[in-house]
Amino acid sequence: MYTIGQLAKTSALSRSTLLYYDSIGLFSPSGRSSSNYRTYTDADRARLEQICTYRRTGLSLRDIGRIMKTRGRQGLVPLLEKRLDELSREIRALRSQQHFIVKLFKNDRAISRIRVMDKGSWIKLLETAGLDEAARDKWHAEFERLAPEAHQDFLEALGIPVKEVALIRKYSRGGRRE
Amino acid sequence: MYTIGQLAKTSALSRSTLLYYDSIGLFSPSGRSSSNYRTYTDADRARLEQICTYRRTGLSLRDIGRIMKTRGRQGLVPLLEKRLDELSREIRALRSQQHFIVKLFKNDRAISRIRVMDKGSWIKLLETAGLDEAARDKWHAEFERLAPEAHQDFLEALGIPVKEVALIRKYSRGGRRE
DNA sequence: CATAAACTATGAAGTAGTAGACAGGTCAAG
DNA sequence: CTTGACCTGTCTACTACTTCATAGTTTATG
Repeated sequence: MYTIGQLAKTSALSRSTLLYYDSIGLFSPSGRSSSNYRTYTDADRARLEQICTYRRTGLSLRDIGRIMKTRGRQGLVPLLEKRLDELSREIRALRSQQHFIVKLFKNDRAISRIRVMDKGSWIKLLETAGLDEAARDKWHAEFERLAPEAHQDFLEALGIPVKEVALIRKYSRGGRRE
Repeated sequence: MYTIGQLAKTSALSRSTLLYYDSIGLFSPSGRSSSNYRTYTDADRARLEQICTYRRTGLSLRDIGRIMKTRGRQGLVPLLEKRLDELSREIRALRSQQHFIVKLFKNDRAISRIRVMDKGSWIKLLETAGLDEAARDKWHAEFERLAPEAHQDFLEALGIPVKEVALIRKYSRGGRRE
């Protein structure tokens, strides 16, 4: 049996958060003491750990609540797949902010060190390591075959415009260069 | 002279957003019509475009407000540098969610295709392209020299634990492989 | 056994940025 | 002059919490 403070300390969540989870019906204590204090059992703890696991995926509390209510975790997989898509979009958005800031800096004053890789720096890197253009083409082709989505993400992460990304990928799949 | 609806349509911001910007004092119309409607001028439009530019960097509205109030954009550069740091942290957090989901999937059922690259897939890719271990070492060393922060980000993006990242980078800087 | 420290409860309000509800104003057509 | 379409202003809700205020309870100390 734990009070809310004890549970907070051992679960790396704040007391406020536990109160909030109770208030929205996501995670309520299984009982109350004579003085109306919330009392949590070990079974509650296990439930909370499940919730924390799902939280590490970035699922919304609402979705987590839905999963916890159904037994057998039915519907979990599609939710996680949706979350993966969301994550790609979110990361892409942040990447584009990075590149935009770097561009602003460039117009202003030469930025001393490279914080964010772009296409030019990347190619230079591969060349230094000994990959010529033919080898790079092969690398793209293999990337595209192995993990098309990750290939797309990677190219966009270099700040390459969407249209050019499409061209590169098409070529990687065996199309003719433009 | 524009009304709020006209400005919204031509600025790719919603009416709600313009109303909110007015309510927090970030972007207010320069006048009101006889019927108390907000009236915006072309000068207002220019101001709004500035705001949109800063928004594309992900700066908070509060920070944007501060920048707009000072002329000469004094203090902009440190704010953007802070934002770059924030962006790295945010992207790192999202990527750790990605890797966590992929790990969950792996325990559950074999995921058919690779959406998120990990260390193993990456090495395989470089090998296929013709980079042996020595060449990869050289590649790391060059990456570290050219853009240490980006190198760190990249390694973490592959889901490599922070400690191992530190080791790789140390070795890249000329340390001995233990 | 009294007192203080440290806990607990509830409720309200704040955060960022947007979406939507609602009541009322404006304008053209009939 | 009225109808309807479209506009406007203000206010509320949302996420996932945190912070604060106020009041009651338990625990440790002297």
